Amino acid sequence: MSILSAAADVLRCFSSTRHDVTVTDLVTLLGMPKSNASRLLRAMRDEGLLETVGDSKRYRPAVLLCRVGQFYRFAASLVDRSDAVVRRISDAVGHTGYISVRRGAEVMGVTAHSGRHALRVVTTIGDGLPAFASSTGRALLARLSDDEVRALYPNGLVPPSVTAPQHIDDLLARLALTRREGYAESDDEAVRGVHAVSVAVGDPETGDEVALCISFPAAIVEPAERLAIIRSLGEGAAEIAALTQDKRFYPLNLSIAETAP
Amino acid sequence: MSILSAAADVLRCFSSTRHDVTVTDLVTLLGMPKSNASRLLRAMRDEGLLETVGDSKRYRPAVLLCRVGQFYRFAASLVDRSDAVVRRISDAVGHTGYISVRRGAEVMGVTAHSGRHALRVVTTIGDGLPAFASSTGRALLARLSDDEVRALYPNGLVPPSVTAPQHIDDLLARLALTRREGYAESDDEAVRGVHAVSVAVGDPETGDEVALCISFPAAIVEPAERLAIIRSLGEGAAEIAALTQDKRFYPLNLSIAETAP
DNA sequence: AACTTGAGTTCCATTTTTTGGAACACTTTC
DNA sequence: GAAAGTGTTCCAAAAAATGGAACTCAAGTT
Repeated sequence: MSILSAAADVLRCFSSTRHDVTVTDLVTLLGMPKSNASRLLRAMRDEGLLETVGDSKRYRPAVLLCRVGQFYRFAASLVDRSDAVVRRISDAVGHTGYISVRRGAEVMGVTAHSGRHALRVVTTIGDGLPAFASSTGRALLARLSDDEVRALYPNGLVPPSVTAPQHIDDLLARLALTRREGYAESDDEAVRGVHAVSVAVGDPETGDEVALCISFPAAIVEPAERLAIIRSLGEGAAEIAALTQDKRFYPLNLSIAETAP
Repeated sequence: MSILSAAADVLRCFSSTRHDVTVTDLVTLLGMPKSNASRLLRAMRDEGLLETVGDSKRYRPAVLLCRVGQFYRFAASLVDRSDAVVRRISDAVGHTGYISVRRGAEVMGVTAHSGRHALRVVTTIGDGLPAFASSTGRALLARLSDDEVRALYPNGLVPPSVTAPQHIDDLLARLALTRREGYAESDDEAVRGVHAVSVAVGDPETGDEVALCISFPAAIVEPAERLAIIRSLGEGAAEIAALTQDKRFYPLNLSIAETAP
């Protein structure tokens, strides 16, 4: 096994709750021998992948990674464009907005803009979430065919809450609705009291796909505001879809019932 | 030489003008054999460090790096706090703001907020700049002793423009001024027509130091606005310095001449 | 249709790293 | 000052990386 995979494992140890690691952390988290952990961290520091915090024994990601991470957004210019849209909406409505990408059956936040309200949703960037049980995930899954979705879940679903889809068929029904209406919605699924609406858009040129999401406390948002948010998201995404000539984009199609409050 | 250093070299190939690389790019940029380049890129992709663009032969940084890069900002919470201050000021005045860190004799941007004005400064994040010839760099260098600064430049300066410090003594004089006034300023140094003001702040806990900078076209900013920007930066940084108990912080000390327009 | 060029991949024996157990050092804590 | 916790160094065995050359594949070009 190459040292590269060990290094990648180290990077995966970082999370929203673990901003730096020590030799012992690696031993417990990855089960590697102390000697390897010690040398690996030092090597990664020497190569500029990690840096030590002050002159302690704690290691954290180095500027190089911060820098390269930024380039990801530009390389995937879809991310950058979508981020601009979400940020604009987030600023306008004061609720938290973020964009996510799907990797297999997981979705993870790539950028986030915190809301201004006293009661706001705080997203943890970089931590993976089950795609089927989040609005961002379903917005992205809706771009796949039913067969492709089934193939993603050979062993069925393990729903994290009662409001999440409970079976594959349940999920497929919700994806069908998402395609019809052009947006996905979640309520109380991953986090209690949190409501989220998402739309997805892709770039056929690069094969990238992202979900744009606005997330807010269910309690403080009126039906009219919710609709306005959905509309902003849909319009922003539609512009991007036009730009990238995304053929699989599902445009907003608010049903009569919803548009007349 | 470890494969890790080769991998780090690959990451260093990315820049604001190169968002993805190919096997041949590595051959020319790093002078490595084609076979190695091919295997290295594949290995890095398999480990989740890179991803291919669509299904082409182009490789770009993967989400993992984007994710870990974000954590850098939180690990170095000084960066995050300073970024919030700069963003607030940037939003308020409409000019580009960014925060930078120093690594040896170079400074590089870590986060940036683009201005709103038609004529705005566009910063390239992640590309290194000579510290002595930029306001961010001098704000950071001012935190060192004269001896430490001299040690950074054993072979003297290579000024990139006539407005940059031309000799070590020239630089030290400007650093002395920076310490006295609490901010650094550059005009026409790295980029023609661009003016920048910076203040630096550190966190003794972690040893981190960052520069907060607002950058604008010299032509369109009145003396009063410039002063207001300097004041905002100084105050924002002072709050952070108080929080981190930064002993080396140089508070704002606008001379009489400047405060009375 | 055959030829050339450019880009990327695979093969293989040789060289170089990596591995992990154990001994060693250094700090805290009791 | 012993004990526990944490990180570093050493070593021979095991595994991975190296680079030259042969190979594949796709686009042009004659």
